[in-house]
Amino acid sequence: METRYNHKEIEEKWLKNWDEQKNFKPRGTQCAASKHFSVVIPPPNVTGALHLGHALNNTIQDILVRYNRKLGKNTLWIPGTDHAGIATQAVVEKRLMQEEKKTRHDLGREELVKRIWEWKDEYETRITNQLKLLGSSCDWDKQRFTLDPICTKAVRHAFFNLFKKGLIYRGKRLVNWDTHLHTAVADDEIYHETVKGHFWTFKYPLADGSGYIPVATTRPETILGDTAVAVHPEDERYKQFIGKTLLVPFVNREISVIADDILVDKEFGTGSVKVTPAHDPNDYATGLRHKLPMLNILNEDGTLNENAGEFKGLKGEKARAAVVEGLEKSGLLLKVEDHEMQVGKSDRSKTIIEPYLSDQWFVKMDMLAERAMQAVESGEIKFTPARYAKNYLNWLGEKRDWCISRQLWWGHQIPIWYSSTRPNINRPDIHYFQAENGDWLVCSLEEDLDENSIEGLKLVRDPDVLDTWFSSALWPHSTMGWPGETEDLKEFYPTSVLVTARDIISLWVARMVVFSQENMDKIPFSDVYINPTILDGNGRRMSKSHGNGVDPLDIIEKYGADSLRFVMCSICTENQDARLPVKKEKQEDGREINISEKFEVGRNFGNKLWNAARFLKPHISSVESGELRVESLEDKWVLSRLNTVIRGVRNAFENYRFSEYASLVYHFVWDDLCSRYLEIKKGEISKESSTLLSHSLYTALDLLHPIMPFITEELNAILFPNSERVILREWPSADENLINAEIEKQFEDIFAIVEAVRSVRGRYSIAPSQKITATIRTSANLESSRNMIKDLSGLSEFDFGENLQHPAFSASAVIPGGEVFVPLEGILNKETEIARLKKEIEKAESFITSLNKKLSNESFVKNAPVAVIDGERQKLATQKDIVEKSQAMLRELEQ
RNA sequence: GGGCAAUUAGCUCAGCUGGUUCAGAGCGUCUGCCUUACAAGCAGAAUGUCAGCGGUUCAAAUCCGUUAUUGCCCACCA
Repeated sequence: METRYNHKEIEEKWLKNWDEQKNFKPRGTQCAASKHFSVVIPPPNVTGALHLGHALNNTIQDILVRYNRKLGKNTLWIPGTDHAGIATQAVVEKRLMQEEKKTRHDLGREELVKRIWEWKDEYETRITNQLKLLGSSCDWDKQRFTLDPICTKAVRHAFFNLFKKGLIYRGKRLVNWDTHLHTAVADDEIYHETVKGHFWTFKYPLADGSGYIPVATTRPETILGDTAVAVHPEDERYKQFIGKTLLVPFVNREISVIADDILVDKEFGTGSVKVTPAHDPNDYATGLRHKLPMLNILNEDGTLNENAGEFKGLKGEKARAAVVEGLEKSGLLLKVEDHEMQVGKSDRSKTIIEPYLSDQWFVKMDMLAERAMQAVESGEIKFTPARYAKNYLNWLGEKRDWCISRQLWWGHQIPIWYSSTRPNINRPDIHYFQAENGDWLVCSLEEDLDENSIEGLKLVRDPDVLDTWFSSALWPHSTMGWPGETEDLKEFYPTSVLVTARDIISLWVARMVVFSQENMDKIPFSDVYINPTILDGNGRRMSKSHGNGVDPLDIIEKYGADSLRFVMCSICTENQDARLPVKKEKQEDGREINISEKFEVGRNFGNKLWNAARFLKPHISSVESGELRVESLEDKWVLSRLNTVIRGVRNAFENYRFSEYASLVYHFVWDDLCSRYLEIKKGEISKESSTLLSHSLYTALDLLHPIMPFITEELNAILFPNSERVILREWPSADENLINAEIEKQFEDIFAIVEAVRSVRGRYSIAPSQKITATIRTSANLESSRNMIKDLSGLSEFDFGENLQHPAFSASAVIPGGEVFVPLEGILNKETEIARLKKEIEKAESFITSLNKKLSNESFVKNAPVAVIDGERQKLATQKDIVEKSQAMLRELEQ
């Protein structure tokens, strides 16, 4: 074995081996545990490669999957990717523009979609590769894509069923329009920016020429789409105008003054509001209340249309400037003020969102949301950390209808065909409705209809596609073959746990519950674990769109997959964020990769384990024989520790406390096993005496496997070649009888002697090679631990006894129930000792003061539990002992 | 504006049911070691008004209120 763990070849070797042995596939229903364990991956978008946030998410899933596989459950993890509608189309269109100076219209729908498929193939391959190198034990034969035939079938069935039930409807609604991508975008695909704008006040002239109403606006170009001006019904200034007619400047359309106490705040601005129902959400609502005309003044690309008269063809700022100029020229402009406002921008195109009236498809959410809320309120679905349930409930509680249509080319095309005449057909797989505008909407379950598919009709397909979350919402059951009645659904549905990020709780988690209840009549998972968000060194969320993503393959290359996984696991605490500063490093071949000191812990730990195994290898004893030689205190101690850790790990898993799991195993291996037990056994190791050491390491490999699958499998193959592979063999269970607090305490007390001597060594810089002696004043019998104490503290010999005189010129240290003296004639420095003793005394005395204060407090003695009071008294005695002994030493030294 | 969190050592973070076994870990720093598993290591050491203020309690890093700063989610006024 090499002195250092070299991850590269070993990772390759085991990826191949596990794959060949089909270890990632379910073991079948005949396996030991009756329960199944299944997970579906939150499908990464094919917009780009994965970053460390995904690595975290998938590490946690893999840890759970490997753990449960070792528990003997029939285990399945389904991998896959998401077509991510608008996001993917946007990146491909962007590249098309950059590289070929072409728009999608230059290519046409078919060609663009072809290009996106090519992009998807490239990134799906990359993502899959990333996941594999991370060690993700997915069943790769079941890999899905939200746009593949299996998922497509599920989408068609889900849509058809909802349509038939009347839960999907079409209507004209005000949507967030991306004028660059020519599509509606969801509320949650918009971010808001504060910009410095203006607040223009102008005259709204009365039609009869008798005067005007002053109206203020931040968006003067929308004047052209005004269909009313609203005032507060109780505003004395404007009461007289209610019902009167105004003329829209420039276009001279007649509109009326309405009274509305919802829209209008008397105190704000001029107290009068222009109403543009087709281009503002509040005005839209007002329009509905007053049955106002909805006048659209925009084209799809955001330019003003023919309704804008002379301004037709202008867009955005230009349109605004022109309108302002026009107002000024005609003497209508009263005032311009600076005004800060929020502007909505599209996540995808970064351009300003225009509220826009168009035909869209919606899912009616009220009933569906209610049921999904129930599942969480009743505890049927449990969030970890629990606080995220609130997130879910708040959002669903709004019960807002879900706009599912997107004016894109990449996605599931809506399975609706329009007909102007009423269909006369009776087929179970075809359903139709009459829309608000009189059209007939024909929905087909599986067959793609063409123009003449149904006799007597001229059919035209809706060009829109579905919101990408529509297919994502089906993911847990679509991946398992719904609507088919598949074996997978029977065995693995519902899934066991969903591991995901908190920012998609509403977008995705909630909708999966909704669709699963609707389609399967079951919840899709009972547990939701929300993993922390990875931030970069500046505290910004790591994401593809921020461009601050770090490729996990960089980290794997530099530190190994196990190190990456170990650190990811350690990061998962109850907290919601984890900062991960990275820096660049140039490689020998000239490439630059991201590295981070954070991962050294994992690498060092792997190396530690590797070297422990390397040391043990010549002395290894077979673990299969089962005979453990448990003789000494340290043997009992290490067994107790081992079983404590096994129990702790189980508990950590049950509560999704991943960092606790990592920390438990880390400290067991490094501190208990390596620094202590192995050091104790080192001197006398043999095949006969190593049974317990072998057993402990063997078990540690099991405990560590979910976090560090590669190195554990490799070490197992080296040390225990006849054993079953770690990935499949049984998870260790704790033997409570071997957990012994008394033994652990005894051991710690003796170890305190070792530490006391070492501390003296440190104080006087005594080289480890220099043997020293000690006198230990204690009532304990140290005979059976003599060798251990000598070896670990570098003593050539020591005396112990209850009433020993301490040697002259000795440094001292207080230990539980006694004192350690190290004679250091010629080395001892009185000043050093005196200073140390004084400090020790000072510390103990301040402690004593606080303990005394507490114990002399009557209410404390009266109210605190007896155990606590006894504990405090015990502490007081210990501290008094320290002071007493230290002062005795001090007196001698000062003589 | 509503909600959720965070603030603990120079850095990144633990600290679950309140009680000096709770003030910790890793990195970094300092001292001494190439001790025949490991220098990616070993041994020792230093470092904190647990953000501020107030409250509850016999007892607060921990519970409550409040202020400040930071992050995220949701909703947004012409």
